[in-house]
Amino acid sequence: MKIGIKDVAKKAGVSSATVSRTLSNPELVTENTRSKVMEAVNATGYKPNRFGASLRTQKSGNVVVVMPDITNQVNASIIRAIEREAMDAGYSVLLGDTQNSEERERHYGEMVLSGQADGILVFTPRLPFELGNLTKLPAIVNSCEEIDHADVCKVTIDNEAGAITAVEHLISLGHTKIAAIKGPSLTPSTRDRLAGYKKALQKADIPIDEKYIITGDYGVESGIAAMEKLLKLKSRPTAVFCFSDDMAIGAMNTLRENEYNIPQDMSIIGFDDISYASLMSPKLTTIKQPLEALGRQCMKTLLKLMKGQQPEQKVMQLPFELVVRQSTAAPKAGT
Amino acid sequence: MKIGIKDVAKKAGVSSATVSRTLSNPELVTENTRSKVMEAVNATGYKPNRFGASLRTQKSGNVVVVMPDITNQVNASIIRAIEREAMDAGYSVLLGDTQNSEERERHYGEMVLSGQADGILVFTPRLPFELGNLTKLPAIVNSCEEIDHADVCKVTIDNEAGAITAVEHLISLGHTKIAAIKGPSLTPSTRDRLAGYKKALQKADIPIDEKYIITGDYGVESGIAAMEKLLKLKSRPTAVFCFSDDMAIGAMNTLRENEYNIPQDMSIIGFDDISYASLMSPKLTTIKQPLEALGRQCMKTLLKLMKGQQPEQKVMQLPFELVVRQSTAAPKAGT
DNA sequence: AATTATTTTGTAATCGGTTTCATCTTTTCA
DNA sequence: TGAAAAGATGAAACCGATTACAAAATAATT
Repeated sequence: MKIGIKDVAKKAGVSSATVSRTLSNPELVTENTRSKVMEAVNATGYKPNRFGASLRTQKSGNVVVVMPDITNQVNASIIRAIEREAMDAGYSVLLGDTQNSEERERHYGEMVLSGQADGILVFTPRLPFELGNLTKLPAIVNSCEEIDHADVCKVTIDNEAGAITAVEHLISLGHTKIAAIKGPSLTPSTRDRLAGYKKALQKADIPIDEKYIITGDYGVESGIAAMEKLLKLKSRPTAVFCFSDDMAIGAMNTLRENEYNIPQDMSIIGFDDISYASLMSPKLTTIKQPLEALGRQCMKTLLKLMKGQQPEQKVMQLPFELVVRQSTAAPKAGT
Repeated sequence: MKIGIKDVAKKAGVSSATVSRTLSNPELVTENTRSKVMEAVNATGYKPNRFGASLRTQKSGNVVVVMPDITNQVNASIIRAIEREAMDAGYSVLLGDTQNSEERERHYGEMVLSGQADGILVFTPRLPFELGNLTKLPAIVNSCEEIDHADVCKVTIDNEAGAITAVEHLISLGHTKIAAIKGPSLTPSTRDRLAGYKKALQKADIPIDEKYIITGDYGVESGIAAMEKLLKLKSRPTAVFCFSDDMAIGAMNTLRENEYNIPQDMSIIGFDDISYASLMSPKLTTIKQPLEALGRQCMKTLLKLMKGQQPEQKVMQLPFELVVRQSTAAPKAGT
């Protein structure tokens, strides 16, 4: 039989109010009664029912995380950091793997509207709910894919600058025939990285060749396919900037299958620095995203929002880093 | 201002009971009133408060997933399948990344005791709560690492048979100097795979050399370190069975650093078949775990348990599969 | 010692749904 | 047509905590 606060109160010879106070505001209770209560709590093994409390306090103690694919290393690393921060702050995290389905996004978005969660972390480029009836935004933090809404707090890296850094690295090695394997056109991260790619080329007076720009979906398979397309070109690039490590890994795979040597025949640079990047052969040069820090900062910002405070800045940018490994080198002489 | 069921009832000109019925048991309500209610629901944008309902029904609609590391591809794939099944069944999943901390395990374990979740999926080898005061077990399903408790439902693969298959593959290629990079000694999966390793060797009359058995922790780094140890041996193995793909990837890394050719100089076989296994160079031969199916089946079993039914079998084993790729071959002549 | 201020505790209202039970309608069937 | 059965609806109890408010106990002040 399930024991409730009443049972504990009876056992301790106090009212349920006192039990509640002992558990959530011990300082309001006499040392003496407190110990009586705690004894009863331990004896009965009482665990407060969250719903009773949540109903009264209007706080769920939950946050939702909306991600397109938890299987993705980038997302997994971020959510791990989130979970840790959340637990430390006394929150539980509801996992929303949306598989890019808008319906699923809305499903999880509703949770925060219906009070099932106190805040929401969104890693997709859309708001997961209508703001139609909303008088004010719920506690929401956005990362990875920028949501087009000025009032939403964002934790990101400077994607354009990251791309510029990547391409300039290639240029500094002597490459001029630099292709890009980008993500889906409508994702903000791709938009910004593509802008960076073009800016870096322009700055170096390298003409932009649209045939060198292939669209993928950030996944391995699309990297494989994209590289196959690039290899069919009459004038092949000597270096490729991939907008994700997964696509870079796919691209390298295609290169290996076709007996190209990396980086001698073609340089590859990725983006993200997932853990497998340094385990490839050759080890992948890439732009490192601070995944842990991203996750932590997202949760910290959300925590602040849930306390009713506003963070100092609506948009917070964390530093990225160029990690040079083995997959990039100067182009072969004469290409 | 937050709108509740009363507001909707007023607007629709019915009682709150009718609104509730319309939403959760439409068949109890007249077509006519139903449409009146739905109209009011849509007009107000009413979202039922979960806690009110949960409090009354004693159902949270949540399940907890307790995993040692969500960053791990194996876990990520499984939880993804779980989330999908859960959502389809109307449940939300609470993520518990425990980082091998028993304290964190208990934290999440309590959720199911306190009613914050209706069921729990455990991927660690321990029960995440005391069964002291419990009259009966909560709805719990266990996978990946076997919990030592007869009444807990388990969804697994046959780890021993998997290991036997792996080692016999190596033996069939002509290897006799077969090392093992195993997981932590106290994990049941390692215990079973190690037993399989030994059985396969014994069956082929190959003596077991304890120096050939190195302990890792299933992670990449430990695979790197383990292979370094193996390379220091006077009589080096010609093949290594790694108890996880991650350790295999680490081991291959060490081999490459030391300019060994895989599989010519040494064959490597992994376990799991994570997505990166086929992206390594050479592509990793491995024992494929049906990760998706494992996740789905776990959730299905839990669903049954939460409905108060018992699954046909306490232990359900799913089929594994040997996937031969490029990292295994016959040993070089004369070694 | 009497009065006032402060601290502790208890009573009861409250959060927002669901569900039992009674009542009122409608349908079925003799 | 009338009685019985079935169906739809509403009133109110209920789930289990928190907390405003009142009352009681204790401490402080004069």
